[in-house]
Amino acid sequence: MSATAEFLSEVPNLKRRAILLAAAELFMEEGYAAVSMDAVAKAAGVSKATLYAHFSGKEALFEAIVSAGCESMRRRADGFLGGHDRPLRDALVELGLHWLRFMLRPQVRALHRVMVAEAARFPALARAFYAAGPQAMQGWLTGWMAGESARGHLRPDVPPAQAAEHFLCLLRGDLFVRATFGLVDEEMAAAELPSIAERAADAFLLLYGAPALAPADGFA
Amino acid sequence: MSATAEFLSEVPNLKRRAILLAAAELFMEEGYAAVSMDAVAKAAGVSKATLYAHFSGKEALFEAIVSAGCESMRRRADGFLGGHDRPLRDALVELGLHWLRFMLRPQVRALHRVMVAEAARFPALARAFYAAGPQAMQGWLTGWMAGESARGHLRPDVPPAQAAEHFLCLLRGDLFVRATFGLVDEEMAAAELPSIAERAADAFLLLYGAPALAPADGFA
DNA sequence: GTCTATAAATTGATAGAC
DNA sequence: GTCTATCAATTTATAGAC
Repeated sequence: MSATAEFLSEVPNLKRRAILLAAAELFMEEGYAAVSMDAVAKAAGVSKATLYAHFSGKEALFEAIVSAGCESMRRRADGFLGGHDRPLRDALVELGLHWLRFMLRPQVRALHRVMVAEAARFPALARAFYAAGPQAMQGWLTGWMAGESARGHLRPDVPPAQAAEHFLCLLRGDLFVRATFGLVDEEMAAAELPSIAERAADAFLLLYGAPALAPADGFA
Repeated sequence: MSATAEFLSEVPNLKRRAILLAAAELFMEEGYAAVSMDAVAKAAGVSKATLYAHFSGKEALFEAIVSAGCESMRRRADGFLGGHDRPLRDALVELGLHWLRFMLRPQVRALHRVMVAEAARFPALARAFYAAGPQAMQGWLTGWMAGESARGHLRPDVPPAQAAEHFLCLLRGDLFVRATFGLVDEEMAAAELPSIAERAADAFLLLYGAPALAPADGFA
């Protein structure tokens, strides 16, 4: 259950990092309102005075953690995209698998859940989270799709943004709905991921693949 | 911002209904942990003793509200499905529009958000919510798809469950991601919904429509 | 059932010593 | 910067009168 926030491992100051790590774990497990500053201090092994010496309050602490998570997401997402030198279906399946595995990590799901829960209390943070996560991914994928389109691998009349959006939502499917409710067993899901990625890629190619490259028929 | 929980309007007892309504509004706006029993009592216009006379504690109160929401979702979803007597594309667009409008209602989004946030604290409730909401919808749609398939309107080799899942996730698209982060302006989105439903229906038909019925080409 | 009043513990935040 | 000790306010929950 415990999702250690390794996206905070680069914080230089020792105590500050201990505080951020402890607070991140607590926030991701219990939610914002349920976590007390006492609990953070205790879990971090520091006094409350030290805690308040580093962060002006609970909100600032939360914002620091989520912001660090956002930066981590921005860096990570570059790795999803491969070049344009492979068969399109292979590239789609691998890209889809990478992305699914990332999105289903307990840490990512936990941060996602907390941010959904606190979107009303931290609207600016919610916007930043969406921009650094889903929007960034969709933006990069849109660029990648444009490249594929320019190479004649996609229908020329389809906007790359729509192709990117539809590929991502085909990947999410019902699995993500279950994941947001904590109903996905990580190990059980891992076995399903390849077939999900393949079905999404095949569906995508049928929708947006250039006629010559689309699979002949039935992919079920 | 205030999302009155009209799914509680059938509770007979006056004070009990007042408590449930006030608590639902508070929970949906502020989240579970941030709402105090004091605040519920005050908002409901009753004393705390009365509150505890009706509900054994905060958890029981929350469970009663979400359970009522689940029952409401179960009843409501029947209305989404039309018959099989219309052109498939028309039926899909109307079904999609109904469903999108329902899912984007502030009340539904608020309940969804709270349940996502509290899934770890109330695992049984999260399961019940998923079963009464997304799973029930997908189940009904699967049956409807099976009917369309039996009438020869869909590719015969496609499992109805996959067709239902993919149609729903094409409908969700990125709009739902934004909605869960509170980034969707309801009125602005309302204008986009028809075109989203139409694009989803066209994509769906291209994927799963019987070859004779699929649109000729480019639907972008 | 409903109320007022209150118990017992916890909350976010700070003072002052080192 | 870090600690112990503590503030005032709020938390869930209950006693006892009506």
